[in-house]
Amino acid sequence: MDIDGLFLCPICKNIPVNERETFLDELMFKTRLYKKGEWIASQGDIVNALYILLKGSVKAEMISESGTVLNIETINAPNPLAPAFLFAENNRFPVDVVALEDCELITISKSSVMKQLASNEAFLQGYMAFNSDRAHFLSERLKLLSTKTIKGKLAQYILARTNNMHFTMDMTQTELAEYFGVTRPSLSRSLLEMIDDGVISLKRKNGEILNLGKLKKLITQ
Amino acid sequence: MDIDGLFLCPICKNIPVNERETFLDELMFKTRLYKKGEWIASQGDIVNALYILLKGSVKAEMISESGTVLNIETINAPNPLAPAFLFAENNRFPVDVVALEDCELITISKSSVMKQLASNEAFLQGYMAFNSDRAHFLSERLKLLSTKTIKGKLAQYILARTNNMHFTMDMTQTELAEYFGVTRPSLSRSLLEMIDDGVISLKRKNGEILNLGKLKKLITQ
DNA sequence: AAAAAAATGTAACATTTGTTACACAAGCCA
DNA sequence: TGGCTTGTGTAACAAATGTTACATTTTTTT
Repeated sequence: MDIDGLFLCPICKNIPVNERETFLDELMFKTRLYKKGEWIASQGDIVNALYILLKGSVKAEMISESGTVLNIETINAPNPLAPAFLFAENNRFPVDVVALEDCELITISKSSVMKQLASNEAFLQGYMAFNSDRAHFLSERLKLLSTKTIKGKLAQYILARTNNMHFTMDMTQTELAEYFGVTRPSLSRSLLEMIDDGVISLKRKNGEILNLGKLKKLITQ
Repeated sequence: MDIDGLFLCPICKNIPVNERETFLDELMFKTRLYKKGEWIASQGDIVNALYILLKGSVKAEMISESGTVLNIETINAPNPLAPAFLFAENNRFPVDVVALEDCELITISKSSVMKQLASNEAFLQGYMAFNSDRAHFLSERLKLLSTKTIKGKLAQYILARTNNMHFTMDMTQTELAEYFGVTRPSLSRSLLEMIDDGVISLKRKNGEILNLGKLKKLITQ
């Protein structure tokens, strides 16, 4: 088990090298392995420790009985899982967490986390920044989902990936449809209409914005 | 200006009474008044201080040029505004903040917040818990918005307010429509269809669940 | 290179939601 | 009480998206 990987995690990476041994000595933690496909946590599970993924990748999703899956995000090692929920009034996982490949996980008890937050400034700063970025991510996701039309979502997605009127699609249409929470044929139709309307052009994964004004208008409907 | 109101704010309320004078002495802060309707912050503004609302109430919303408003939430005093974004990599307000009535606001510099987090355990605990609850709120909101049908959203809304098969509508249909990000006539139609289908009954604000199975099915479509 | 798998394009039709406009009811205020 | 404002019900029609099924292209595997 490669504990040193812990210091590659965003929360811990700014802890000075000379403090790391002391940090580890004082830490109350356990490690565990998960096989690909295994469920690490279920929606509703109580969070009573800080979970940090040392190796592998997991998928956070909300799944419905009818089979509709909303893929919230994929988390790769080394990263913490839901660190914000450790301190919440209602401290339960908001999503299901499933191992996408074989994983190594470290769990640190809440009291141990509290102690380190108070005594180690780099850890505190790292923890706060991570939670902040997480809230930011959720807020962006909210913005995307609250954009009602598929073309609006596409416009936001494209603009967030544009440099100098050029953008690259970093997901397949199938993945994108799941990310947006819409069906794949509907996404395909909307995308092609945007190309037909001369708003963008697209060759494989590489696109150009042809009419920025029209594209921006799509966001606000 | 009623600085003592600060200790009613969730972040600060657990600071022991005997520590409060010292806490205030060490704090770098400013206060300011806002008139009803005045904009306190705009989407994109840089957050370089902790904002705590001492008096009044504000509205956080995303607004589009076409006039569609998605009401994210209403914040009443005494509460902090977007405390998570103070430490974010991209430390900008994700929403517009508008005063709903005359407001009193206190701003505490980031460095001062850092110092107190490290030295005052009650403040640290309060700050973490607040951010956690906030992330939880966002997650719940995400869940609601990712539910595609209006009936599904209504089902979630109702189930979250149900005790012993009875629930109370705590918003008007007009408010609820804005909260869901749908139009008012569509919401009305969906609600009436649920009543016609014998899923729920509703007299004024008071409702009964008549068919729990059907109601739950609406969430997963 | 051939075969298999995954991704994408497409079409007809169903369903849901939005749009607009108006009537009526309920609550509030003078 | 009467008038005003706000909230709700309703309807006809438009627009967007979902559903289903299949063809075609692209990518991956063998």
